[in-house]
Amino acid sequence: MALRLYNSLTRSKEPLHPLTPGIVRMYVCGPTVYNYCHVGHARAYVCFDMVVRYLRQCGLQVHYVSNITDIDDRILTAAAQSGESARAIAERFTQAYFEDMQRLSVLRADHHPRVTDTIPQILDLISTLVDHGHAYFVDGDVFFDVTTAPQLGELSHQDPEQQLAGARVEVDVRKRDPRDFALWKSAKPGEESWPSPWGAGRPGWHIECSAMSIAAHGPQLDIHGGGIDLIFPHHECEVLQSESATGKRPFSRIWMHNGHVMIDQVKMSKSLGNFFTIREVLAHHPPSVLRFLLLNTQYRKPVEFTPEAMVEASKALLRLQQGTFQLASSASAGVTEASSQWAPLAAAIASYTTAMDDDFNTRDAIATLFTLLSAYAQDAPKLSAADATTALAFLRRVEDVLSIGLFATPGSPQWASTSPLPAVPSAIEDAEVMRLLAQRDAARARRDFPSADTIRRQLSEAGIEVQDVGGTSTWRRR
RNA sequence: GCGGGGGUGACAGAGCGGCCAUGUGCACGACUGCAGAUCGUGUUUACGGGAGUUCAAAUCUCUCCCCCCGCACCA
Repeated sequence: MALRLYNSLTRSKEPLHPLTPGIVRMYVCGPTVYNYCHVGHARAYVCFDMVVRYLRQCGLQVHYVSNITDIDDRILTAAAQSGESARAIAERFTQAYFEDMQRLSVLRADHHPRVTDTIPQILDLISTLVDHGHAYFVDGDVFFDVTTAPQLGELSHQDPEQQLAGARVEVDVRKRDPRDFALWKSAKPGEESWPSPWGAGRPGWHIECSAMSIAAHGPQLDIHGGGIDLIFPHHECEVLQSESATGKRPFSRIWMHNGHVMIDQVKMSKSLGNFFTIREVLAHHPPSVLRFLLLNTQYRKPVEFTPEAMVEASKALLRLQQGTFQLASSASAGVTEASSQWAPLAAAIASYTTAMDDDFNTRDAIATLFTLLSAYAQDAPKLSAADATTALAFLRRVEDVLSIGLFATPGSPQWASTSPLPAVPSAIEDAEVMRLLAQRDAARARRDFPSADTIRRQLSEAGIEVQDVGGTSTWRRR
C-alpha cells in the first residue's frame, strides 16, 4: 500500500505506520452540542468518515473514536438564556447531531464518549498534571503551566515567544503566564458542576479530548483529526497536557486537519453568523448532493458553499448516477466472478487508487469516475456483460468509501436533483409514480405515443420529471 | 507583527519538471417517436506580475502584488 497522508505535525505527507501493525487508533474532535451543526461541521465529519472508510477498505482495522462535548461555557450560556437545563440542551443537540450525520451517510464511530461520562478520567489526568508540577491551583481553577512543556509551539509551528503578539482575548490575571490555559474551572452558583479536589467545577475546554482519547486508545494514538481551526490552541493544548501526563511522545503520530467551508471567501462560522445548518440545507437538497459537494474538493482545501455550487454538484452527481444506472442495466446479474480486458477500467482503478492514496484526493478520484463512465458510454456497444459487471464492482468499491449515492435508484432520496426536494412528500407517492411509469412504458412499447406523452405530462404536473435512458425510464422529483 | 494555505481557461477545480485532468456553462453536429439524458467536435497564446535555473517550467529558485486562515471563542 502506497498510502501517504499529510501530517500537520511534520508538514509533510507520510506513510501510515500504526503503533500496532494493522490497527489504526483514530480520534476526531466532535461537536460541542449547544446548537445545530452547520455545513462546516458536516465537512469535518464527512471527510473523516471518508478517511475511515478508505482505511478500512485498505484492509486496516480502524478503531474510531469521536467525542461529544456536552458540557462547556457555550452550553451554559445557552442554558442561562433559555432557562432550559444544560443537560437538556446537550441531549437535544446530541440527538440532532446524530440525525444529521445519519442523513449525510456518516457512519457512527466505534465509540462516542461524552465529557459528562468521562469526569473521573478527567480528574485523574488533572491530578497527575498537578502532582508532576505541570499544573497549579488558583482559587477554584486549575491552570496548565506552559513553561513546564518544552513542546509548546511544536504542532502549530509557532514561536512561543511570539504567541501573544496578536492575541484577541483578554488574559486572565491569575495566570502565571498569559499562555497558560484552564484545566478545571470553578462553578458559578447554579451551574452544573462536579466535585473535585479543587472544589466544585467543570473541565476546561481542552482537557476532555486528552482524557477521552487516552481512555479509549491509551497514551498514544495514530491519527488525531479535526478542523484546521483547532490546531491552535485546542490541539496544541492537547499535546502539552497528554504528553506531560503520560510521558509518551508523540501523543498522536499523525495530525490531520480539514479545510474550512467558505461563504463569499470567508470562513463559515457561528460567530460570524454566515452559516447554514445541515438541516436547513437538507430541507432543499438531497443529502447525497451536499456530501458530493464536500468530497468534490480535497479535504485540506477550502470549499466554497453557494447555491450555484450546490446546483453544479447536483448536476455532476446526477451524471454519475445516470451513468452508473446505465452500466448496471447492462451488467449481467448472474456473472459474479467476471474478468475484464477493458483498458479504461484498469486505468480508472489505477488512477482512483493513486488519487486516494495521495492524501485522500477525492476530487481527483471523482474525476476518474467521469472518465470511466464516459469511456463506457462510447464503448458500450462492444462491451461484454463481464466488462460491465467488473466495472460495476469497482464502482461499488468507490461507493463504499465516498457514499455519494452512485447506486441510488431514480427518484429515490439520494438521487440528485437540481431543484429543492419538497419539504413534505408531494401529493404523488413513489408507488403511484412507478405504476404510471409502467403504464407509460407499456404504451411506448406498443408505439402509442399520445398516451405515453399524456402520462409524462401528468407526472410533470405532479412535479415528476421523466427521462428515457436507453430502454428504461428514470425519474426525479423537481 | 508572527505562523500557515492559496492565486490555473467563461466559472468551479485537479496537476506540482516534458504527456488530453475533470465538471459546469456556451456553440455546432449526432442519436432518440417527441423532450430530456447521452455521444462527438469546438470554446483561439489557462496557469497573479517580473526575473532566473533547465534541452524543457503551471510545476524548481528569487522577488513583488493580492486573497484567505490561526494567534488562547470555533469543525
